[in-house]
Amino acid sequence: MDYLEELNPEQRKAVEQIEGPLLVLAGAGSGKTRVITTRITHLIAYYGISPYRILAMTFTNKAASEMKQRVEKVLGSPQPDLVISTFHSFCARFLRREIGFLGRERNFIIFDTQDQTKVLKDVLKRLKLNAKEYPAGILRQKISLRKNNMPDNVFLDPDLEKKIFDRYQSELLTQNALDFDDLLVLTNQILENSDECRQRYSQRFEHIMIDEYQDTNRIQFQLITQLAGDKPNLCVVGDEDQSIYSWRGADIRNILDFENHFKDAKIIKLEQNYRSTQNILTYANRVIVKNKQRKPKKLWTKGSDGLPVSKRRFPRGIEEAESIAERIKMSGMSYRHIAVLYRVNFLSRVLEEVFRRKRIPYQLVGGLKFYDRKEIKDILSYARCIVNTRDWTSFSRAINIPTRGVGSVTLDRIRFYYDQTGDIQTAMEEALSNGVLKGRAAKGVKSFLDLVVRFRASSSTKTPSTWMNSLLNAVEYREHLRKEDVFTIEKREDNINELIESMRELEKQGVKDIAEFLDFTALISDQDQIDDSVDKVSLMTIHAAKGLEFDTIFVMGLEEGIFPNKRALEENEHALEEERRLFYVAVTRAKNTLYLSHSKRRMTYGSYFDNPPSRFLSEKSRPPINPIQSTSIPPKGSGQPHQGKAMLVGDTVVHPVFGKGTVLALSPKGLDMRVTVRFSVYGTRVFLKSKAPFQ
DNA sequence: GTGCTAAGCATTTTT
DNA sequence: TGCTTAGCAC
Repeated sequence: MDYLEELNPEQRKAVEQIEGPLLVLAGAGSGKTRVITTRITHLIAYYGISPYRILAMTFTNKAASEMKQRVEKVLGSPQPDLVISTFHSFCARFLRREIGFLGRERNFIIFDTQDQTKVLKDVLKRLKLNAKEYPAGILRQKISLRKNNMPDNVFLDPDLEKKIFDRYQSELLTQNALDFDDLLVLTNQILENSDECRQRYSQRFEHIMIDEYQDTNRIQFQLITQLAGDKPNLCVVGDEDQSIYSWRGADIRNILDFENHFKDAKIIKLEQNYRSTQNILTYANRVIVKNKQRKPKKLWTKGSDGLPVSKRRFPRGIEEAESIAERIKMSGMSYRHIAVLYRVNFLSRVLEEVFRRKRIPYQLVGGLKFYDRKEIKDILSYARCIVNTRDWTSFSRAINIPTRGVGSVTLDRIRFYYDQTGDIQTAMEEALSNGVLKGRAAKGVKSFLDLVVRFRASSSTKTPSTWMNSLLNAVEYREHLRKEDVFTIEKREDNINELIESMRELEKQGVKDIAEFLDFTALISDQDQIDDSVDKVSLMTIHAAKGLEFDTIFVMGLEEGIFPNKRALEENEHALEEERRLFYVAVTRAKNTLYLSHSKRRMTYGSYFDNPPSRFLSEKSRPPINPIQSTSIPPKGSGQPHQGKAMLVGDTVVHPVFGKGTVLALSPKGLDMRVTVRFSVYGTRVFLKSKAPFQ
């Protein structure tokens, strides 16, 4: 039981409290992952509970597989029966087995946002509604809110809204497709309505653990309740200060009402932080204390004060990005230990431009997903409509790639038969035998039909990767790419090879059929795509950084309108607190060094706009400045330049961005010193001595 | 049915 | 600024 020795008393309590409902309020960096993994280990190793009876839910597949690896490492053996999974993956697997309860077929396809949009546009067209007046994006949101029983403040004629919703839903049913929300909703429905099924699962999972509990929504809560059964051995771990997904239905009441809902619930607070320096924690505490909707909590550490938090202002986004790049280069740290965070995805563009120019290797987390790339989507749409011949959405994409002479008119004709049969294969057959298709179109449809028939037959006899590879050859997809675009061909071919490679990888992990692989491609998250093996700086939104930590964190674009985000603030009166929690999450990702920055002018839609600095930068008292900092040893791995040296008027200093300059004046400012420097190119500038990166 | 050009729209956050 | 879509010529 060596593994218990590594825990502090509170953590240990959480691990040893194995019966009944337990709420662990775990502050940022307080070792909650360790608590969950150790708890699982303890259940198996000490109490001899079968891994088959344990279920743990996490937020990303990456977190799930890391947890599993940790457990396996401590136990010293692989644990194939232990289920650690995301909610969505768990539900997908559940439904692959149990969807028969709803009278539906098991070979359903999971529709992502793009597919949903396509279905909605089709629905609008058939209801003869103008797509401009009813933007698919907003409708998608409304549908999601509806499925989650959430309030909706966008007004639409209720009858019309219901009509659109019903059409959308029946279209998904016809196509045998589920959207992300359906995965949770239908799983919940089955558990609720089938006593037999619910008992089977709640009896199996004697011990349930939920990570990032503050970001679970109402449906997830119901799901947990059903699975936990009458005598819940349920351990949830979360931090209301890090709740950043209320717009997606995350319901803070799940945490706040836990004690009321589960009688005799125990509560354990973890406040000791193992991640960040005291300066960073002090800053974080001062940020979050402004929020009213929270339980009092204060992070502390036994570690050193570390460096003060740096705040900097730049004329434009370019200078901001260049300064970040210079600091990264100067620090001499491994790139993999550094991340740049921002509120909105479009801010990554400046960074990418500058990093590429300065030859700083980076990986963009989020944005366009690997499986969302055009060439990958093309191939997957083939596979999808072959696996599930009711998938019209994928069929209508696949049939004319490469061009087979099938355009919108031909597609409409096939759709006529699809509406009667609900199956693309029979629809094609009937369209052909009834002679409504002629010439090139008929030939094209015939060849596609043959392809579907042939590959349906071989889908069960070949491994997914070999099946996919021969599919690629059969449609001559690589040749098609070569014709389409000479400039991007290399990258696209690489991506296709990577797709096959990722299938082989999953086969090794036990994925044996294509449907399962397709689930994987739909449910992959941004974080899942982070490659830890390469030495690159990570660029991502703060949402994507949830649960991660880095030695050095840059938070950029701290400007009113961007962060806090204008659109978010328009939503409701609680939005500002959520933005502040988001800022808190950003700050607490940093282990050693934290840089905050904003720019006066920001390029948006191709032209410049002026934004005042974010209120988050000024609404708290001064950042902590440690008076004895010049003699304290900087934490390992941080690359902060020397700051304690005496500086005199007339000295020459070198600034990473502005270059060589001469010190014109020095004046005290609080505990710090104001330094005026004249640069040959950039003119005269004023710095705070403790924060200026002079060499 | 395909392919080109110009206009117009986009930026909250994601499984 | 950069991407998608509508409209038009072939």
